[in-house]
Amino acid sequence: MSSKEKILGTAIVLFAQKGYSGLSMRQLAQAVDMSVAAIYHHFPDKNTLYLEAVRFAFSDKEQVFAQVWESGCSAEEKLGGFIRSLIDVMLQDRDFHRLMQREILEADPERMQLLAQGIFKRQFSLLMQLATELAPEQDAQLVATSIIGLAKCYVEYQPLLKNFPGWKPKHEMPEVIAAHITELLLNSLRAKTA
Amino acid sequence: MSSKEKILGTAIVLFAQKGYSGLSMRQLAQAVDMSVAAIYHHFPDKNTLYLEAVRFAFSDKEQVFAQVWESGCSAEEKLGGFIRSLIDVMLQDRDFHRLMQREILEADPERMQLLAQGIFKRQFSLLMQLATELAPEQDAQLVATSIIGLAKCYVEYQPLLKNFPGWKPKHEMPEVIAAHITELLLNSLRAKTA
DNA sequence: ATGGACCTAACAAACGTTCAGTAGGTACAT
DNA sequence: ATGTACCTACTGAACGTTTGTTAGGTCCAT
Repeated sequence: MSSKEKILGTAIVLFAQKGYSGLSMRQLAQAVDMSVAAIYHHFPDKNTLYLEAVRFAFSDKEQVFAQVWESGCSAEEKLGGFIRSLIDVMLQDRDFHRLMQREILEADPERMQLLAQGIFKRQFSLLMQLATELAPEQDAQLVATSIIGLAKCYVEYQPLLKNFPGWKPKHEMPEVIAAHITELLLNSLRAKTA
Repeated sequence: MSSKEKILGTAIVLFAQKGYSGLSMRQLAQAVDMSVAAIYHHFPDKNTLYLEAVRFAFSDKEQVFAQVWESGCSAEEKLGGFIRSLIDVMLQDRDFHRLMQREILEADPERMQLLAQGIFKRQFSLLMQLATELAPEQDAQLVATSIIGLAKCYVEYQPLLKNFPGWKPKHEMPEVIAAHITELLLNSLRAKTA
């Protein structure tokens, strides 16, 4: 692993934990056991480093979903597979999830465009295509957004849900969450097309 | 409006925009047109100020939903009303929404408990009750979470969705979003009980 | 004359960034 | 083979600015 990759990998974890302004270059330097100037040798400034870290975090997620799309399953099975993969990725790589959350929270228009066009567009298009297949008469973007929103909220609210009445340990199991969401969606989409 | 309330109100907006470490005491002082020391006269330190601001932001939201619950509508109409109110609150008071998002992102266990027990518990319980009424055989917490997650994601992803294919201006209209979510949920819940 | 509300000015620490310099390697002309 | 030139990767020390916080004093209503 090169120094640059080491810096980026550590930056992902620490930016996800502390946020952009919460992480100082000195803290990062200490974490990768280098001098501050060494980091500035690889990256022109903090902002560029952050952007590259975000891009780096996203770079290996693309192929996780490839096998779902390329499988010979039915549309309904593909939906189940996609939801399950999405939840698995977010639960396993929480730094990725938190970094993504932070990016969306910041909502900088320029970065939103970069995020949408450069990173998520392909997956979102495929999901919209699937939505059209399942429910041709509904608005594909609305349906696709609902799918992602449903999956994401369970990961996001997990620390909060523990404290509500009605909480059960199985609510943290990816297969239970995925099954609930998939059923909810298929029930609805089927009802509409029938 | 007292100085203390003025500080808190401004702090909500700026903490929501910039995050805890992104907002300095000097910036806040300038925004409320006071000296830094004046803020320290009212609050012992930055952390306490932040906590009080969060609490202050949540204090007036409780009653927005009261009229939904107290209306004589059917369960299905109540669901529609709740979803519409939720989206309206989040779209109108974006600072409240962003501050809430930040709190959940931070996911400090102690603060999560405070948030759940002290602020959201009542609304969540009423929503679970409604879920049970609509779909008795389903897990109420899962359904309630799906309802909130669905509503929230549309507000959250708005800056991102603009950049995706298939976006239409009407996707930002609260009544369109609310209608889509309500229909999605009712379709599904009805299909199950039928 | 007492006390709450507020000020200016300063503190040490931490901040992002830069700069001059060095160790180690490669390439090339002599 | 050897000196020179140039490269990347890195260091230590410093730049000026901003940070959270506080001490000491002023104003004004009670």
